[in-house]
Amino acid sequence: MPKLGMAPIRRKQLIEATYLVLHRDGIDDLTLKKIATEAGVATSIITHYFGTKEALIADTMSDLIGSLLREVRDRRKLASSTIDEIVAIVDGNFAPSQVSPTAISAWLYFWSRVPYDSTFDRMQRICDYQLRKYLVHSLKDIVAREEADEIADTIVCLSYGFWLQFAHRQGDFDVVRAHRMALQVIEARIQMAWQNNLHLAARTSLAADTKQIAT
Amino acid sequence: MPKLGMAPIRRKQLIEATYLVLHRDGIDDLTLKKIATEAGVATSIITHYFGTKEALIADTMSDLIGSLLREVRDRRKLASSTIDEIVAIVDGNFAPSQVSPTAISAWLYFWSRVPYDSTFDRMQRICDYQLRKYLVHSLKDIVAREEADEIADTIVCLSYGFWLQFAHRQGDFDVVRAHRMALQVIEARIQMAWQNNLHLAARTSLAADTKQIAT
Amino acid sequence: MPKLGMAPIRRKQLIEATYLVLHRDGIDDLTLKKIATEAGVATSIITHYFGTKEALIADTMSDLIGSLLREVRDRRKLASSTIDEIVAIVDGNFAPSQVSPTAISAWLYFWSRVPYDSTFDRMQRICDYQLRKYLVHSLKDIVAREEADEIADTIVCLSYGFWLQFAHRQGDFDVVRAHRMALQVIEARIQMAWQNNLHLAARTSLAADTKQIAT
Amino acid sequence: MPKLGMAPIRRKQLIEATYLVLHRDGIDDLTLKKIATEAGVATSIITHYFGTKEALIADTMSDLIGSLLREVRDRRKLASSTIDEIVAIVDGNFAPSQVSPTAISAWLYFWSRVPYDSTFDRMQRICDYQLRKYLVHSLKDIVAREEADEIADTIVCLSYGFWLQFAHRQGDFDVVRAHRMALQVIEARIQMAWQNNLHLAARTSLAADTKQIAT
DNA sequence: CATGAATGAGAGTTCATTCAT
DNA sequence: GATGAATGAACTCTCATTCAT
Repeated sequence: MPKLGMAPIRRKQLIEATYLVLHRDGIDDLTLKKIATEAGVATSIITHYFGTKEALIADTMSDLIGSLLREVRDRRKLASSTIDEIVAIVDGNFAPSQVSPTAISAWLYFWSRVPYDSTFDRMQRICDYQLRKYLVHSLKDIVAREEADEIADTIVCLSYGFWLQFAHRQGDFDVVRAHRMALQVIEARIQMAWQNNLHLAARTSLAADTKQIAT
Repeated sequence: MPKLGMAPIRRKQLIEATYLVLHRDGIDDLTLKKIATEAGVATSIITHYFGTKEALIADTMSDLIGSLLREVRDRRKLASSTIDEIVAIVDGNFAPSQVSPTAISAWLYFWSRVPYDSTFDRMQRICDYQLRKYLVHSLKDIVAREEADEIADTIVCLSYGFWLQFAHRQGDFDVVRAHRMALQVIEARIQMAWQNNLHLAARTSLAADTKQIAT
Repeated sequence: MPKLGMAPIRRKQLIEATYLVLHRDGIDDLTLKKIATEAGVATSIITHYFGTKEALIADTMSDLIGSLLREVRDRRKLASSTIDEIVAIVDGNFAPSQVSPTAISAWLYFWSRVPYDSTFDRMQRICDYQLRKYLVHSLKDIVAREEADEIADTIVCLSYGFWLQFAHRQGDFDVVRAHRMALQVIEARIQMAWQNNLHLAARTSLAADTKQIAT
Repeated sequence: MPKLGMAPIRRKQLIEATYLVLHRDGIDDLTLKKIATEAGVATSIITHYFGTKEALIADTMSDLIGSLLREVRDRRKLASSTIDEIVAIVDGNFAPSQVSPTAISAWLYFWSRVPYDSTFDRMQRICDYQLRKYLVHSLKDIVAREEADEIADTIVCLSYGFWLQFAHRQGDFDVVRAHRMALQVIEARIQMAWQNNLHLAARTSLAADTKQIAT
């Protein structure tokens, strides 16, 4: 069956198998044999298309992060107001593709290796940077710059915390509730910023928008 | 020359070595040989005192979680008000023993295995349950029961998120700032709860206390 | 678009690539993939034209030995005296095609496998036999038959020794000096043979010729 | 059966097994499994005592070269004249421990890897240097310095050539004859040196000694 | 004629564990 | 109590070869 142009097909297939085995068997039972069996091919196919196990995993993680950033970017494009933009980012973080059990297991694996793998570290920095950039871009229209930074950090970390919790509680975890809780924190923090900073003008003009957050 | 009562000494010594190797060499280079070398003993000593590698790691994680709960419990005992109690819990989460690089690496390892190891899962449930119990116990004096649950969950998840971030950014991570940001979220969420729920009585009597949070 | 008569072109091309990879990467990194890459073709081309890796290597070695015997034969034809013939053989052994780094690496590989590969063993016997036959043919006009045999063996072995040395010292090896040293040994041995055997007739008539050797 | 102090025993045992497998199965069938089986132990024992396959082979080769130099050194100590010293070196090169089929196979392996393995290259340099040093030390009492160098090189290379021939022809190779032929070359070359250089004083006084060479 | 796809056998190496001392 | 000896299972990766296109 050697048809031409199998490379992209096999690569995708093997990345999917990696997600699956990672989720099913756990973090330190991720062997090439299992992945190959899952994909229905010989172990050496992996070497053939990826060179090393590391490369396959790196590509899988790259796929994961690319998917998150795409979810966020796509939603952001559709936003029609500053608040909508912020909500879009949070929505992206809670998109089905990111809170599926399989994706969450991959995130768990990814995070656990960031400090010991420079490739992962770089990916994580890029992801963090992108999310924060988007958030600060929107937040700085509503609150003071320093507040914007802190709120952005808070949102990013809160998302990570929810994901971690989801990874641990899986079926018992209520994604919708978590989503709502995240938005409430944002709303609360923005309001606090206003009270502290007396950004009266912004407060007046954006008061209506803010109400949208919890919906 | 058999020494009496070596067991507790050796066990502690090996657990400490486990923390160290885990932090230094990363999650999948945690070999018994390295741990033994680090502790200055023969590999078979580990089997002798712990039986299996799994048991040693489980004991290390148990030590980690015990240490967190102790930090929280100790601080809580000194609290003189409801708000103080909440702050005490957050303070416990950010105690030096929990945000040391070594401890953070252990947490990372622990989290990554929770879904695949029933012992770890049980430990994680206990830890989560304890923290939430403490938080809800205090929060329910200030806000409605459902709000208390949600705020407790928010605080726990936010802590996890900060830890994760700390694990990834290590030296670049500002623990003091994170600590402050966590308290601000709590303050903001409590105030929002008040506004939404018109718990006027509580609002009036506890208004002063709330001010303490950010200090 | 099938081209006619590609076989000899491809075969030569692949044999040259084999020499190159053998020299560059060493004896146990001689893989078909490397050879194919070096030749700029797909790996399966090798199987197509040679059947097996062994066959390719055997053909390469055959090429090597054929080249040595050709060098010797060509020079021998031009010789105008008995001594010239002997010198011609030694000259052939030190011909540029035989003492190039690439060729020397191939010889090294070849020798190391002679005892374990019957094809190589046969080739080596033929090569040895040919060189000795040529030498004895000339020597027996100057010295007694037993002496001729021994001197022929000495010359052959000394050449091998010099090649081996060249293979090991490469750039530091002085080919011209080695060449001269080989001729001196021959001259010395022939003189000794005369002294021992009192071949007075030969001694007288060939004395002048002998002087040529060292030039 | 884990007794203390097994290390030197096992190491020797594994080196011997390496010699054997190398000789029996040839140069590129030298697998750890075979060596371990030959030695009657598990494969992992090799890793346990040597770390890597490379280290085991390097130690084997070190043993080989050490043995040659010891043979030469021991014989040299017993020499009572300059000529005896030279003969002692040649005798060492043809000692049973060096011209046994097993040792010859090891030499063949060793030589074939010298250009691609810096450890082997270093060993080869040391061995060469030592042999030449001994030879020149003795030769310079009989002939001019430049002649001494050239004759030493000739002897070393001739020995290598004979060994190579022995490796290829094994049972058909007459070691005693080769030994004699080597000594004849030395005698012939020394006499030639005298004739060329008119070292009359030395010639007279050492003439008797020289006669010993061929015995 | 030429190729990429695919494989399976086997390589070296790692490692948790058992056991006699 | 403590150790070094020893093992076997499992890992990743390499590579010559076959085959459909």
